[in-house]
Amino acid sequence: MVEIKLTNTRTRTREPFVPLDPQDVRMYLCGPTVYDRAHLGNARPVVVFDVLYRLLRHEYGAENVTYVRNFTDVDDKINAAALARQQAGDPRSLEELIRDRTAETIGWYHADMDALGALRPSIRGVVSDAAEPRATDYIPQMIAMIAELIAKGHAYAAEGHVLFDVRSFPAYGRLSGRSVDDMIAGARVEVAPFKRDPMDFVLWKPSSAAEPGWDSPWGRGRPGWHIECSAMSAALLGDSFDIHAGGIDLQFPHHENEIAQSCCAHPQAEFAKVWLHNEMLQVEGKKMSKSLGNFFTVRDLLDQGIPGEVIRYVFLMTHYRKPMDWTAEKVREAKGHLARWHAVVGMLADGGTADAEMIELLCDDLNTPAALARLHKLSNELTANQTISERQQADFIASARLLGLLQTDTSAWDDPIARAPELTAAVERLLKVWATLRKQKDFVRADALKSDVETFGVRFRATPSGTAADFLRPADASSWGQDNIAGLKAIETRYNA
RNA sequence: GGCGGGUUGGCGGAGAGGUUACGCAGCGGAUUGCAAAUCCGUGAAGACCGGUUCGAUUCCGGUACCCGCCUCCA
Repeated sequence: MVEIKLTNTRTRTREPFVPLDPQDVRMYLCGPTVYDRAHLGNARPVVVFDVLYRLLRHEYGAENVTYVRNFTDVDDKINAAALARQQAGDPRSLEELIRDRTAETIGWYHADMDALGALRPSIRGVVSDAAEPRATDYIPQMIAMIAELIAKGHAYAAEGHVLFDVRSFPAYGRLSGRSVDDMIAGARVEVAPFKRDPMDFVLWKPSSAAEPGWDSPWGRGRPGWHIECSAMSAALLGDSFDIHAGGIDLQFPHHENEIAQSCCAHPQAEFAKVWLHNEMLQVEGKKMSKSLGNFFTVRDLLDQGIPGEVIRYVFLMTHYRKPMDWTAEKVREAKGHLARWHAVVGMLADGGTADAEMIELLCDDLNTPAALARLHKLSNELTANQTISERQQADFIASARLLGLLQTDTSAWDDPIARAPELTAAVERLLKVWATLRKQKDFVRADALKSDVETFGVRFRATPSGTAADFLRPADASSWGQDNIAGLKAIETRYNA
């Protein structure tokens, strides 16, 4: 077995990965707050840590790896979304609206992450809802943990709130390399009068009648943001587990606070052994933000006809600990590479053996760009040979699948707009005309037809087996559709006449 | 103000103290009615200033610029 090395944020070094229990390797990834569609940035950790999950399953066996990813379904943004619906005239109760909203969002999330080829989390290889816990299903565990923190002198109740006492945990700030005093000095923290220290954070807060709430020893209320991950990871993975992952923006305060809660509640345990953080995503060199107008969701891209596999490839082009830039140029490149690989291996056969050299690259802190380069080399070797054996194809596929690529054939790439029956039919009829003209060696008219259809977004090409059409869609997909069909039909009548 | 990341050829993007990354684009060729696709071949680099070294793009120090976090955020 190849040794896996991972850069542990906690120690700031690349260290060999030694599981606590090789029979049950346990990993936790901070999942989404389910108030809206996942944006592209949400997808990066899912994809890069999906590669780690696949690698761990490959090395330790699928039934020996547990991967938990939570859904945060209690949050003020969710409340706001539900309230907005109620104010828009929805007759249902706020609680029903919240449940409805979170269930719907979880459905979207699954559909979108599935499209990116990410495996569902599992407990020892068994996929179930249990591996994707919802915060609201763990309220009793959170209350118990908070009570324990109070009993151990690490938390205190004040005015219906319960706060964590950061001064009671000397290691507070170690993960993110901050000291409590420094943070207060440069602070933009909101200081509630009942806090003992400005950096103290909320474990439990009171709910108004218009907010979701649960009964607790401190009154009706709801948990603070960080306690859910501490409670759920302990419940599902134990007080000590192997890997805790998430975006670098979660390092502080979220992960710092998780450590404080978990380590103080379970002082005999070490909580997460290895902390992994992916760097952030940018779009065309700039931070993705609504104000810059470059904000989009995974679904937006899929609807534009960018296959999930292509999105995944673009993510893997950049090492997870470096900022990743999403650009149209990368999409074009990724699509080209994948189309080529799909053509090289043809049918997607199972049963191959993944390339040892590629595995080594992945084991070196998930070096996915180098792994892709290795795949390019392998693919070049395959195409250099006149004949490619089924065995070679299967091996190549097995390698690609360790990265979550080549899992489905390119029929999944079909552009939703190009599938419109009217359009497909018109294109097919015109292709026949083109084929006939070429057969008759009437190249003048054939070329004219080709150039005509191109003005309406369809490119004809000859292939060894016949003819084919590609759909050239502009970046703004909304302008593509009826006009193109009308244009193609006009051409058709002209060439039939 | 505090903490952290980055700067590699036209572009994307890795590793390695001395030896080809890889891909895209470009260029030359094969193939093709023309294209497309495919195949073969090919030039090109490491922000700046110092230091260590026989030798640094790779290690150390400094400078500049870019980016992120410290508030909800992956």
